[in-house]
Amino acid sequence: MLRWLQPRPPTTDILTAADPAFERECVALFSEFLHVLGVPKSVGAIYGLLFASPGPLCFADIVEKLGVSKGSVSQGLAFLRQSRAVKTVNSKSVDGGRREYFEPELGLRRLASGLIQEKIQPLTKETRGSLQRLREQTGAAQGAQRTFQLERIKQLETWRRQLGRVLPVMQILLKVSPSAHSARQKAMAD
Amino acid sequence: MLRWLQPRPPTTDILTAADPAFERECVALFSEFLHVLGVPKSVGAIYGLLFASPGPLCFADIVEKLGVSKGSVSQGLAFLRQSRAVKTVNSKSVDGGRREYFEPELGLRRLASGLIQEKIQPLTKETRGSLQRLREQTGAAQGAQRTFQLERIKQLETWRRQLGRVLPVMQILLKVSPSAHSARQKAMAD
DNA sequence: CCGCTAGTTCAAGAAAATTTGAACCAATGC
DNA sequence: GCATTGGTTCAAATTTTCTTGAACTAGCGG
Repeated sequence: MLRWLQPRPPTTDILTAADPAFERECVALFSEFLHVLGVPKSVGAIYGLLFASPGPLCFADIVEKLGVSKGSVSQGLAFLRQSRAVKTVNSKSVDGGRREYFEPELGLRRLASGLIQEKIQPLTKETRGSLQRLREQTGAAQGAQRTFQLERIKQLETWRRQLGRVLPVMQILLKVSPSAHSARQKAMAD
Repeated sequence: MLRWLQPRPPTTDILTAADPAFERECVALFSEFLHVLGVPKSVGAIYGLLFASPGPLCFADIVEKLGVSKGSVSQGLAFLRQSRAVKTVNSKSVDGGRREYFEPELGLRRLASGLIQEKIQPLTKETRGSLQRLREQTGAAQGAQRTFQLERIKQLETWRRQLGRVLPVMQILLKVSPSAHSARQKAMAD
């Protein structure tokens, strides 16, 4: 059935004989970790696999090593790409063909900002609408009730302001740490 | 069947005639918001209901107003209590009896720290084990492979350090702001 | 135009999380 | 003790979310 798992180009060059045990541990670690953050396990598994690999992997590699369906890998990679947790490597540089190769993003700052955007952004949008509706509703109330409702709406706005203040600071704090020696070509242009 | 929804003590005193529209909006807002953070919707609904209420509510009030089962309310309140998102009010002060009354915690700092502890704590525990196992695994590898794996493990440790640095700062930033001149900063658009 | 590889889409099935409700416990009052 | 209220527990039902796989699009030769 899986008629097209092309035996993965023999680039045993950079890809120094993958270590299955190391792969399994990384896959498990990221699956669980990201799952807690609300990301599907298979997505975490893909990231973990890439993290465990000394060289970039292609679509078929991932399908084979994780033993999940093409569909899942496709969707998982789409998510990871969108949230900038993986980078695509120029295909030409790895094999001559046209398939894409993937590498994990290792900068915590970029990872976090990508995930935050995926999760927080839609949330903020949703919230804005709710606040608007709340304000309109309040028009109908009167007296002590109205006072109370306005108070609560004010509270919501305070929270929003506070969150708006915190998120940017987080981004700064997560900037690649001053451990200079490990910061090789892993530049931090963001 | 629901033979025991005691008609809620007639404390129409503080509880200035609840506004169903306001309640609905708040319930919807918090359900959705907390859901994104990985908290069950019914839990968000309970918090939202309390947030919308001018006075504390008891178990039976919540069951009635939300129209969910006793079981859910019990579990939801357990979660909210544990993460310190609701406070229990001295029963005696509301009615003479022995039922508990609940109020929402409004300080963002406490809310956030509670939720973080619920989510991050188990995660850190899990992670520690994985890191340990990874390190052991690595003992078996050699040469370039070993070098690579040690590098990755170092990366994981860096991340852990960075996260450990960020979380406390977040707590501080979320400290309840004096609100005095906060009204000025209304320009938070995004 | 045909055949083949690389990858996406999406309805339907599988798995995981949440909700329910009945059984249960604990405190109070008679 | 026994009945009643306030609340918890947990297995089973339900809902939501994730995964699968077959059908499909697209690039590249020939």
